[in-house]
Amino acid sequence: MRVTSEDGRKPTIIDVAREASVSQGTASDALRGSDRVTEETRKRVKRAAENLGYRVNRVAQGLRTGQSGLIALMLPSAGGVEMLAHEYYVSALIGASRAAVAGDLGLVLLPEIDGDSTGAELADGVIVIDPPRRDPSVKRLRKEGTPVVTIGADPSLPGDPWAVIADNEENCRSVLDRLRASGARRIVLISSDEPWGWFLGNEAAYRSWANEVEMVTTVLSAGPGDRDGARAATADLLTGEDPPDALLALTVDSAIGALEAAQDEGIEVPEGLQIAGLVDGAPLRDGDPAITCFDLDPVAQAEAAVKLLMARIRGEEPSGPVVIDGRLIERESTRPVRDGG
Amino acid sequence: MRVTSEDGRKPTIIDVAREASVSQGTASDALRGSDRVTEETRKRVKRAAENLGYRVNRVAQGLRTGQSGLIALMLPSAGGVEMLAHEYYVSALIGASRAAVAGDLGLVLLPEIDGDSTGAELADGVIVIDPPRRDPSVKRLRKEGTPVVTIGADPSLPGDPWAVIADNEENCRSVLDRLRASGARRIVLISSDEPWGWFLGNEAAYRSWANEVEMVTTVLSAGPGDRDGARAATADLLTGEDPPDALLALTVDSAIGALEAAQDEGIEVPEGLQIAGLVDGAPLRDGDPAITCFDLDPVAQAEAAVKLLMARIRGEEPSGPVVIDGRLIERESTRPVRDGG
DNA sequence: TTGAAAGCGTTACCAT
DNA sequence: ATGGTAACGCTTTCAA
Repeated sequence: MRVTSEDGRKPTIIDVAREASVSQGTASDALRGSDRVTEETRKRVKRAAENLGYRVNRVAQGLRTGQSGLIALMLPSAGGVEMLAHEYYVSALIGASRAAVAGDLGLVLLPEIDGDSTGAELADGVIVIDPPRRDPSVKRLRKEGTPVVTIGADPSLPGDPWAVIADNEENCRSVLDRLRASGARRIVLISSDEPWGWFLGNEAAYRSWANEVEMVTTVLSAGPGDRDGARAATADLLTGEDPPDALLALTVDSAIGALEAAQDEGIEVPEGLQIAGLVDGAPLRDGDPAITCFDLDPVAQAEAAVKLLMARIRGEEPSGPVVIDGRLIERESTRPVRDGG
Repeated sequence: MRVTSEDGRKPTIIDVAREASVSQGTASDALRGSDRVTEETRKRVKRAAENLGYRVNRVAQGLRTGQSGLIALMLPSAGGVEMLAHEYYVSALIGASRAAVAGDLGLVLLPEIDGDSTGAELADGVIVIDPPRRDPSVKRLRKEGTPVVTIGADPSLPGDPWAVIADNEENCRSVLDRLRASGARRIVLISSDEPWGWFLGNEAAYRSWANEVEMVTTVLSAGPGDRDGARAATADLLTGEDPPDALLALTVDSAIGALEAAQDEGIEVPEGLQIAGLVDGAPLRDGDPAITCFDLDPVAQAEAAVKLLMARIRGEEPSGPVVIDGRLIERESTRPVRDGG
């Protein structure tokens, strides 16, 4: 066993041990603050490490402990990482990053869902945002025993306790109730033709709610980022017969497109038409009028997901899915609620 | 040496070797497509690996080869990862992610600039965006021999060839020239009080350009994300004496704030006031009028940075800084240039 | 062409 | 309280 410390190489724990005149194992214990070593030797070892500029090799540490100290965040794969164009995912990324730092974990970004991504294979666990209905890569992660936590329920694993979810039905209803409370009697939903669970679930919630309150339903479709499509579709609707007095938009772009259409037609918002969204985003905040919406709090969702994943990695028992309550953000695109409801 | 394959454990290369009746080393060679092994044994080994569901342990691989297959992206630390609120950084992240995938590398996000981030220590190299003037962590990375590539020059390492840069002076001048070509005779710069190199460099370029063309200079300041501050400052300017006929805004928010101020004062854009920005962003594209700006092409910058970092990790010689040309995006907030210039 | 064995740097166990 | 040493899973050299 070579125990020389050629210069040029990075110092290893062996160098530190020799410098401090202790054994390799003791150096390891001392550096990690084990109570196996005397306070005095601990100090000596730390000083030696400092002198040598020693930093633990986390790869070697990982091999030995079986943990890399990395978690991965997998974004939905509608063409790769470009989903970051949506503020929701950026916020989730921010939340995950913050929580990872707090937990002394590194965060690797898992872009599109491919075969062998270096990130996934190195990570101790993976957070999957908006798991697709039948995605082979998530399935494989699970089969290989990688700890997985999802944000949003995994359609192929109903009732999975390792998930952070929102009560989408409840949230959707709360916004519908809010619109109705300020006078809406004909609410149209602007959804998408993408078969994502998010859209389908909200459409279902809308229909069941409308059924209960005996309201006619109409669902418009526009691509998730297709502002102009939403604008055109809304324009048709507003100029057609039986125009709505309120719009509920499932995406930021459809909300803005709807607002633009109303303004094109000279309809006052909220006086002539109320508009609300089901996710928040900068264009909604900055709009004129600013648009009322439900905020899913993606930062909190991601933070909760990291904590859940850490628990799962530690081998803890699941405590059921974590539900993050969002909140309704009142802005100018909806009329105030009269006291009598 | 234990060579049993208890079920429950993940299969190792030893299990594969035994399954294929070859030695450990041969299995390794076969799996990685070395030409040391017969085509026939290669197939057999691959099949064995397939059967067992074997995946290489990249931590062990990393320990042996000294490479983790990870690169880190360090975002500037104005309060952590929140810089992702700016589209520029999100775009850079997208570009880096794309290039990392293409190079079969994992991308870890290095949030704020702290002591021992798991991400940095595991990575084979680090990309630093907008290196701060005197940041201890970047300095330490360098001292420890971590390959570093910066996007934007590192003020503490002038002339570093391992950098992806934009010709900020030239870009700033091109926009100023453009404004002047369409009639601007008094251009005011909206900068920031943050002491970042980006702001300082552009202020200097503005002053030297104005000196050359004998134009009076005025520099306004507003915080990087302070739209209302920019709006108020611009309003003062527009209602004061000697109001400008053009505005050059260094941030997205200051450009929008300026536009709002103009509209508040009833000044037509671009007829009564031209406005241009020096970075692109959604609010500029979606504005009414949409705002002309210089696009730094952060996606291309990040892609170039990843390639440069890969070269540096491979031990190649530097080939001088990589300059990414952005481009001027003509939109509605500037008047057309008359043919005679 | 293949097998055997020596590390890579660390942690954890068994002695002392 | 500390030292010695065997793994961890892989790649790579040295023999055969």
